[in-house]
This record gives sequence, structure tokens and C-alpha cells, in this order.
Amino acid sequence: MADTSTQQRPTPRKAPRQARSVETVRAIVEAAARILEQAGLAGFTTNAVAERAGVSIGSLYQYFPGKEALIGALIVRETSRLIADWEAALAATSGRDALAGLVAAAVAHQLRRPALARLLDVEEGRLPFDAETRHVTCRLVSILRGVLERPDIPVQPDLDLAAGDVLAIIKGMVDAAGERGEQDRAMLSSRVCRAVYGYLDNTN
Amino acid sequence: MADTSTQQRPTPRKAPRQARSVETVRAIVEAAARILEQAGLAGFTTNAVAERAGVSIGSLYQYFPGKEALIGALIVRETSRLIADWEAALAATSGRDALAGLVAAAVAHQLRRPALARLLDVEEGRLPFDAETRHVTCRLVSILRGVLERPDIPVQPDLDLAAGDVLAIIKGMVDAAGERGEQDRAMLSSRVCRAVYGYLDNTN
DNA sequence: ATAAAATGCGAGCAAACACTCACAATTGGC
DNA sequence: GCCAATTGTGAGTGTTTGCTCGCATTTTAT
Repeated sequence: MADTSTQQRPTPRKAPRQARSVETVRAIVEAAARILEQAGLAGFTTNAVAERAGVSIGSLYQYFPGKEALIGALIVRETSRLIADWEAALAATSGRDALAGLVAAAVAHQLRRPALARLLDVEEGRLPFDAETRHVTCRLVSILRGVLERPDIPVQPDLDLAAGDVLAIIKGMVDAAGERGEQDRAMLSSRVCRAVYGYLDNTN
Repeated sequence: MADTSTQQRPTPRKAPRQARSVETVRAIVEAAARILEQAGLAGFTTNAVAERAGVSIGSLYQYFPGKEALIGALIVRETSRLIADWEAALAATSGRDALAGLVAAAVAHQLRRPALARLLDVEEGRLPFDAETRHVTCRLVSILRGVLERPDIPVQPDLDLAAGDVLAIIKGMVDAAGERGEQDRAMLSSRVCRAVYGYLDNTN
């Protein structure tokens, strides 16, 4: 182990400059994802990740300041994909359709790699990640808030609270479904929509 | 570390027979709870728990076969409390009132020790606990399913699925609220109810 | 061709950790 | 008071793990 009270090592050790090292970094991140999926946090060791990636442990530490930075990189990678899908869903003309699009995209995202998605959701809650990691997370909430402001969605007294609640409903239901091994995206999507619409419509 | 692929040590080492040792066990479990709340899984070591409990590490291993058994004991302790509250809520005459009672109890439970509750929810998803731990978890779902069968609740095509979804909505929203540091139980309770009723009523 | 920069390597170190065991102290029954 | 059962102790062991550092290899620039 070593230095549990790790002070932030602010900058990644090095940025890859040649194509070769870009590929190395990619391999390391994907290896981290696979280890997390198959062995969970318990088997997630830097040596295991390096071995799985087919690079030496030294190379890993050239691009990542520590174990947790790997998780940060994974959160950025996965969340960025989801953000892209969400931004596409904004094209819908009505707010309700856009919201349904967000839910469908979230369901698809979480069901693609359920174990990984669930694990990253949990890890995201644990203390301070770097600026980029925090940024993508905020962007998600921001997109959702934008949809909740559309005219055909009932006015929410506290937008941030509503956005947080809706996100919690989506993640809660989809993570649980992923754990149960559900596969049917359409059905899961419609169930999540029922809960979300119920939350938004039933202002009291 | 040591023996990651730990085979089950089926029986707890010893059952406490004198009042003295009952108190020791209680202190250990409560120490485990406090460590998990304050330092998270990262700081959760058997040595730390023993020190916090004011007993020696040897005593800890006399009553618990390993680290994970401590978490199992905590899940049983906390879930048992919630079950007691839920059984009280069943007294309500209407199904909807009973359901509101379940939600209120879950909110109160989760807000009492938010960090602990959230952490245990997550750990509960990780592999095989002993029979007692699994039993209390099943009991929760069973109570919920009973309420969903009441006549004033719309008929659910798949009861187990509905119960799982409702539990996921409740835990998802309340865990997120706990993480945000929310305190107002009544408001949170009503928001959760909106989502749950929306899910149940809007059969399509 | 040659130098400089970038990348890759992996043995090994220091710390942390789960857990054991031989023994001491306390308790309850008689 | 005595014995056996129960309970408590904590230094120590064997392993794991995060991470460093000195050096080899490859690429780019000139």
C-alpha cells in the first residue's frame, strides 16, 4: 500500500506525445475497466491492470499518478459517451420526448456494461476527483436541468433538486436492473419513465 | 492481506455465552459502524475496528470469522431495525397509507446514519453472505410485496419486479439525498412517494 | 549517422494488512 | 477454595500492494 493520506498529485505524470503511448494509455484504461468488471474493487490492483494491459507497471505510473486516477479516467470516458447520447436526444421537439430519450440513452448505457457502470456510479460518490472528472458529472446534471425547463414539463419549484431526484431515480432503477441481469431495454425504459413522469407531474 | 479467495468459514468462531462477551460483540459491531461512517471502506481494517472497540484484535477474531462477517453483522443489525418499523407501518388500513408508511420509515432510517446506510446498501450487492444476512434482505422485499397486493393499489403484472423497482426508487432517491446532506424528512418522503405512486399508478 | 527526447521495463522496497497462537485473566459452579 | 470453561491479549507471521528508480529500447529531429 503506501501513503493512504495521499495528497493530490495534481498533474498526470506525463501526457502521451507519440501514437505509441496514446495506445498504451488506451490499453491501460480498458484493462482497468475489464478488471473492475470481472474482479470488482477487490481485485483492482495496479499490478493486475498493468499485466492485463500488457504493459509494465512502470509504464502505468508514467501516465497515471495512482490507482484512483484510473477510476477517474474511466468515469470521464464512460460519462463522455453518455453525454454525447444525451446531447443527441435534445433534438426532440417536445420536452417529454426529450426526457424519454434521456432515459432510453441512460438505460442503454447502463445495460451495455452493467457491472462497470454500477461500480463507477458508486465510486463517483467518493471524495475529490480532478477537475475534468467533476466537469463531466456536472454536465450531465446541466443537460437534464435544461430539459426540465421546457414548457411542456410541469414547473419545478427547485430545478436542481428535481434534476438530482430524476437522476437518482434513473440510476437507482437501472443499476438495480443491471444487477438482476435484465436485458429488455424497452421495458425497463418504460418503467423508469413511469416513475420519472409520476415524480414530475404529481406536484403537490 | 492474505487469502483473497477465502472459502467460507461457515460458523462464527464462537457464540458469546457470558454477559461480558455479549457486550464485547456489541462494541465491535458498533465500532465497525463508526469506522465505516468516518473512514469508509478504505479505512475499514480489522485492527482499526478492534482498537476503536477497545478490545484486542484476538478478541475480534474470536467472534467474527473475518472482515466481511462484520459487514454482514451490520447489515443484519440495521435491516432488522428497518423491518421492525416496516411491520409497524402495515397496521395502516389502506394500502396507499401503508406504502406511505414504508417510505417514511425508509427515509427516517436512511437519514439517521446516511453514510452507513448508503455504504451497506452497496456492500449488500457483493457476493455471498451467510443465511441470516440473506434472510433479512428477503424479508424486506416480502413485506413490500405484501403491500403491493392490497386492493387499493393497481394490480401489478409482475409483483416481484414491481417490488424490486419500488425498492430501487426508494433507495436510489434516499441514498442520493443522504449524500447531499438533506435533513427534511417530510419533504423527501413526499417526493419519493410521488415517484413511487407514479410508477404504480401509470400502468401502460 | 547521431544526439536528444520519449517511451518502456520490472526487480525490489517499505508499508499495510488479515489473521494466528501461545498464554494470561476472569468467571461460574461446586 | 478449586477447577474448568470462557474470555481477553497482542506480538508476530506471511502475504499483498502501491509505487520508485535506474536503465534499456524506440522514435524523432537534425
